[in-house]
Amino acid sequence: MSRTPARGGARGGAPTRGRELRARGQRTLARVLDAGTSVFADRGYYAARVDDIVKAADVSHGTFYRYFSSKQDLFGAVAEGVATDMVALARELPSLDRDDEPAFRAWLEQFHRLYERHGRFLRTWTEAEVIDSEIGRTARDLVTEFSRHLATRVRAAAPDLDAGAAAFVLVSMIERTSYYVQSRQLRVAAAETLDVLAAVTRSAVHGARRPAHRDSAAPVATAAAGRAVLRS
Amino acid sequence: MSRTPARGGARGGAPTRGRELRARGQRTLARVLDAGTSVFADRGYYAARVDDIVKAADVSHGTFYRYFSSKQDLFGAVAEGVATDMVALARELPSLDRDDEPAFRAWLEQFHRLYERHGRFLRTWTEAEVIDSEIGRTARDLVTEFSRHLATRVRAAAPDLDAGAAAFVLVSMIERTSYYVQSRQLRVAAAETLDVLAAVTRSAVHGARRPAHRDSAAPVATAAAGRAVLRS
Amino acid sequence: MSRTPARGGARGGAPTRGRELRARGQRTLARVLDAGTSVFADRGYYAARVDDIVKAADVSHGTFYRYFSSKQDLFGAVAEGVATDMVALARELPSLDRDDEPAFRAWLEQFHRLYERHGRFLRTWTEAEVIDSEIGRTARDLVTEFSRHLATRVRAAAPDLDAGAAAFVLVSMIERTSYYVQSRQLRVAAAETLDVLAAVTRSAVHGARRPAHRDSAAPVATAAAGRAVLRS
Amino acid sequence: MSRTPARGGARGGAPTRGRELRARGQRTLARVLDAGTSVFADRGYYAARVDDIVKAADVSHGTFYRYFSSKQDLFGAVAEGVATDMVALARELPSLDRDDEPAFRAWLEQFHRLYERHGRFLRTWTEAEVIDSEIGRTARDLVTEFSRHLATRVRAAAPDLDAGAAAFVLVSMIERTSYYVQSRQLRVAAAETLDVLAAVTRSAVHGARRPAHRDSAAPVATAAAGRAVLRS
DNA sequence: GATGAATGAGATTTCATTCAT
DNA sequence: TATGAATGAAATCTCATTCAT
Repeated sequence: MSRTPARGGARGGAPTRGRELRARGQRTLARVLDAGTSVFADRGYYAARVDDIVKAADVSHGTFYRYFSSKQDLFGAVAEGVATDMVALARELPSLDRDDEPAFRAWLEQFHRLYERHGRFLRTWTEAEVIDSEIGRTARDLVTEFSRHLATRVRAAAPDLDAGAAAFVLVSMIERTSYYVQSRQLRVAAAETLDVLAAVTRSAVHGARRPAHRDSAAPVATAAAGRAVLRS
Repeated sequence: MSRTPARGGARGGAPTRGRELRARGQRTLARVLDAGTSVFADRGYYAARVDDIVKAADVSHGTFYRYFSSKQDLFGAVAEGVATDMVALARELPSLDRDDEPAFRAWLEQFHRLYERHGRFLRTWTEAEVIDSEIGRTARDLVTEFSRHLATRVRAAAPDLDAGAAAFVLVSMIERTSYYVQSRQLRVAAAETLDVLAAVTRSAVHGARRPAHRDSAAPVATAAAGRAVLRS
Repeated sequence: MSRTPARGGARGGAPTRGRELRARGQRTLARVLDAGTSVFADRGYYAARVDDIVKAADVSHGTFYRYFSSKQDLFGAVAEGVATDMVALARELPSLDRDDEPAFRAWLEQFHRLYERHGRFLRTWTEAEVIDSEIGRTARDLVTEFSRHLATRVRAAAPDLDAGAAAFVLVSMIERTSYYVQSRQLRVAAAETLDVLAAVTRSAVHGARRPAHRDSAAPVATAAAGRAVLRS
Repeated sequence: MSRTPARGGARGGAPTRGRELRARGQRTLARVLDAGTSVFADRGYYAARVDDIVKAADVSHGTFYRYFSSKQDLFGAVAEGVATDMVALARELPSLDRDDEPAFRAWLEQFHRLYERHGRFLRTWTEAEVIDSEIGRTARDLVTEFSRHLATRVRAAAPDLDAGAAAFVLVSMIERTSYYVQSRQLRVAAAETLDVLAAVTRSAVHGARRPAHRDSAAPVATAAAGRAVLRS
């Protein structure tokens, strides 16, 4: 997420919405936003105390409420920023054609990197759903957005698949794997995991890779190559 | 979920520990546990009020604390039950050999059904991590457990794969997909989703594998069969 | 106001509404209600601190909110009680016939006494209007209620007067005089003030009083003249 | 209302005291005073936010405190202006002689008009008493002032009445009726109400009105009877 | 074994006022 | 002269837990 003061233009909580902020105000707003991002990520929505946030931002309680109308409002602002970043990435999803595999692999890496930044915050998203259905919807929309983009690519690369279901399943896989890696639940090196994700995606989309014109010996070689990425 | 009278668990000073419960007590305990399960699932850990739980169980606050030393204690008890159920399922994971595909497909269905019961509660698990690292560990252990069991099967079915990473990625996929289906984020019918999960798992494990003795025409057919399940 | 525990049956704040209170709860409720009445009377709505009230009632903050959902809720409950008492008195307003003058005088005294009890609270009513229009309406309705009852009596005693306007003006007089007396803004003895109120009311309604033994012609003319200005 | 530049008042350290204000400063001061008048009237003392006032005046918080040392200071300044206006009116109270009835009626109308301007502010006066006894005294003094003036007139017109009590009761009536009319609690037309007020006042002071051509015996007796009840 | 009343620490939020530019 | 940012004490309200019956 670009956390520059001018991130969403006038964005910030209700109290500042519509007002023009001077340089000092912009800096303060950014500090509060940053503090919120990190405190929410560490503790989750409920366990995060406004007190923790203002201490992290080194501002007073009064200042906090000058920029955000409530703790929930701040959460929404942070979430919006995260969502923006994620959606931007979803749009950059490359084609799934065989020839573009390196591009897809690179994209996975970007995804991973983004997850390293936002993963801990994303984890808290479900908590906030309870109190604000709009925030919940945003989260849901994110998954849908990724699935939609991926489905388009699947459809182009393998027209006879159920693109919707396949895309959805693959997004689940990619997202959750990144989540586990980020939260240290997986000890496997990230690079390897990305290889596996790419390989599984490829085999799901292209099935048994066999150049149609190849002779029967080739398949074995191909399969070996395909398996290679899954090797330890 | 095993709702043994002497659940006790590992958490601090469960009031019922050591006591023998008569029939009436058992019924009350069960009511509180059930209420907790459903309230936690609906609202999450923090948003769940002890008041909500006692109302749902139709007992008094005093009674609640006769059976559980704290809200956290109850959460732990519920979580333990869920974990027990999940681990039991993990143990029943069938082989991934081609011939056992129907068995795996059936297992996926069981997984799905279990998720329908516990999915909403599982979602709340991450919240509680913050306050009790033991609960967090239990959650993490669950994933590890599934991965471990799946890795064993992968290793048996495709010895040359990086079984650890592959299993982990597949578990992520299966789990998260079930989660999304359960939380209505996916409109696709469950049966289809299971077919896709089975297909992706198969192609990931077996790749474009070709029995050496097959003639060259077969691969195409195989690939077609593989894709068939992904078709809309 | 009858501040017995059973005052409004289940009345008390929202939290207790509908619940059955045991003896102890009833006593506590009454204590909070009493404390609220006196603290509001002393300080007004805004300057009254919940802290003042709980100290006066010798209960904890938690207990306060067990019986009333908010400070405003308590205010409403007190106001309701006061309104009930006042309306009851309005209903007992005697006839304004000459022969019932002593009864009216006695009623004024009752009014005065009621004002001694509730006057200081009534003063605070306007403050609360700002935040709760319903409370404001209740206050307004009180004046209307008194006017309505008095108008009925005026109409019976002097059919050709504009009963509505006359009643309204007289209620204003009686109410505000009592208010000032209660708030020590008047040093005049209460008894005297009541005499004056009774006299002004009488002359307003009956015009010039003429001893019975007078000739019959004059009185009629006099009364007619007196009433003329009050006609609608 | 007298809005002198050097209003200062009696309250603590008015920032403008001693300073000479230029044209611009005068305009700003006037804007703040006007804003305060209307915001206090709308919301009352406590519910009025300094923020509301500065927004209404279109000045900054800093500017507000350049002219008034506190919210209370501004309230005092507004109150002072209102009091000045009211006292001026009290001084113009005409005689209550029969022949001056039209003058009295006209005065009532002026009173009414003044109330239309200040009534909503006067309502808030009682709130502020709590925090500043001086403000409370000013309010009380106003009533006293009116009573004093009216008592003088009563004494002149009907020497044998208890002028003090009578005047007080009549002031209560006039004031409160205007208040209710102003606050729309009375649906009666203003003109009619003024007629009734004049009539009640007249009959209270003069008792039965008797055409001048009547014989001299009766009036005295009648008046005596009427006045009897008003005697101290 | 069970109940409902009571507790109080602690959380969020408000808002008059001051400060720096 | 004016501005808008910042302050922080204090207010209201919450809710897991304990107590008395």
